[in-house]
Amino acid sequence: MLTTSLRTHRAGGLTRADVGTAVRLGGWIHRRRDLGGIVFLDLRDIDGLVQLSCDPTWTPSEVLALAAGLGAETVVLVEGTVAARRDAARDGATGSTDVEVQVTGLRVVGPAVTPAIPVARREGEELASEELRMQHRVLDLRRPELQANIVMRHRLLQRARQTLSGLGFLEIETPILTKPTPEGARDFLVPSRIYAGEFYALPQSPQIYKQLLMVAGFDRYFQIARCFRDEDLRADRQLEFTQIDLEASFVTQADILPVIEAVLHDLWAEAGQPVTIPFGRLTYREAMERFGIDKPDLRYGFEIADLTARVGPDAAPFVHEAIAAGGRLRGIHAPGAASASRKEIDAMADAAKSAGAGGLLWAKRTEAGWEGQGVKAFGATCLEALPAAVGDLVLAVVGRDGVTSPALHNVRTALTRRPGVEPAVAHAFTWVVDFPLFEQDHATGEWVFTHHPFTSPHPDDLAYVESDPSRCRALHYDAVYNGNELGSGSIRITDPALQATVFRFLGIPADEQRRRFGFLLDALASGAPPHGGFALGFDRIAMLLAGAPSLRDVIAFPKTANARAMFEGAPTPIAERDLAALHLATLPEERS
RNA sequence: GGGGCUGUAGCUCAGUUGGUUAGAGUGCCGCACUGUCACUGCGGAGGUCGCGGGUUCGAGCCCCGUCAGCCCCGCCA
Repeated sequence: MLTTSLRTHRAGGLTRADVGTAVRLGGWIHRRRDLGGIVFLDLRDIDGLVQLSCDPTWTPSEVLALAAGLGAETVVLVEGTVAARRDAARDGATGSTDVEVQVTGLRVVGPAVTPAIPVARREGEELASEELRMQHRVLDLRRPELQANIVMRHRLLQRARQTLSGLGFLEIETPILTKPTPEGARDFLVPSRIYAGEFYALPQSPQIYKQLLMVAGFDRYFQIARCFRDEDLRADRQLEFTQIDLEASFVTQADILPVIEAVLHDLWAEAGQPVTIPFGRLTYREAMERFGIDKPDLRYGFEIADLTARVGPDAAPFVHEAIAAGGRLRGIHAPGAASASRKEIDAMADAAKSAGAGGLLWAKRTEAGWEGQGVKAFGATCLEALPAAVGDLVLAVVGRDGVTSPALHNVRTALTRRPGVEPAVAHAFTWVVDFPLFEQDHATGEWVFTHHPFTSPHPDDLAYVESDPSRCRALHYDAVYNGNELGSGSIRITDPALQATVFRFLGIPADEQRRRFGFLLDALASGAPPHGGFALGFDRIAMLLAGAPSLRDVIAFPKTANARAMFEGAPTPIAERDLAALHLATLPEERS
């Protein structure tokens, strides 16, 4: 009677409106409750759960016997009639709380061994360890939470496509097998079978291709682009990841930002979290000055202030020395934070030191006056000049900006995480603009590009590219949300001479420029429209909107922190003859 | 490349100062139960204490190494 032809309903989608209708359902046994004479089964599919009720009144005895023996995760095909429940479900996990299916027919179409990790959990039951969940990824993906994340990811992707297509952007695919670019991150390399000793690279981003598309005349491009970087992983970083990548011609920064705002607005709306646009803006310099970082979390206050001008002669000698050496005394005034324990403050001091600070100065304003380790260091002149109330805490670091900024960022982050500290708003978007074009490598002192070498210098700073690189701003902009960088973009260099100048400044000689980027330079010389674009880190956005702690929760088959695919088992050694076919068999054994 | 945390039954965990036969909950198997929904009750099976070495009369526990997972630094234009 029951066949394996497509089911005609989804278990979790049944409602009171379906009462009385005959249905055929397919799904997984989520839980079984056996009461002897009758058997209840929760049937699960991607829409949720519905209770199957097997009762001798309507269920043939052989079907009842079969139902009584079913184990979790067995796939069954069910026929029955939708009926109102005698009592509404008390289990909130059940999707259809007020209807059940009275089973008349049942067939096992996918027997299942006892699951290695539980899919159906009892209330309050812990998840299996992540290691096991990664090993048994298919079972883990059956969890309603993960299914919801993957469904949301789909909706976000479709919404992004809809929004950009509606704005006139064309979705164009670019190659996965590309030319290695030794810049930036480490490339994944793919050996060529046909050309011994030659390699393709997987794209770190479609950056150059999308610029070529602009030169080719495609005005407005976007792509949901898979990108690959052979670097160490983090909770928010995978080897391969997805960007919403776009580029447009005859535009300025003022044209690009509203497009990204529209996309982000729609993505947040799709996730049921309406946000207002346009976003505010900070210059890079402001962000570093007020928050110590280029991706500030603007949900909170605790801004950094420059206390240098308040330092009086009674401050400690080391403070004066640090200022005389070109440093500044910068600090955070935290209202009401004098309640912080010594342990908490020590943890903040450790956070500051881990960023390179020599120490953290702190003072609490009490009824009796200023107290704390930093009172002498600040000096009374400085402290009395602060507009602090009783119960406030002042934390400060003295030194060069390169030290005080990251240190105070860490301190600020610790302050925002104190119990009882609530964000002023739920969604704090901001643009950060006017990034520096170059920065100095900490170790070598060499100038390197802050983002990528195709970013246009700010037109007002063109003269400084070679004469005073630290002063040269870029037409580069980041989208920041609650302290997370969602993506970045820039107006690109379209003058091949300027592009060559930038390459030369970065120490890439002319012949190497030709070898590596000749195809780009030639394209720019063949009639290039002014263009610029943006790339949004889609996985991270999906993670944030799903409220997930890790990218692994919004990617169907992610890699572990050690870059392994635990479920399918990759990477894996390959046979000698396969290596030989790729001209790799004679390479030395050792790999570092 | 570096630092930290974790690893005991299918799963989640406890395991005292190094000391008898390594426990609990849940899942699994069996029996009972005609409206459960974290069902309930009774019974049962289930262990390479990640792996290797060492110390010791004796190691789940101490030491060394190693593997795996997670977090962080470096790295990630």
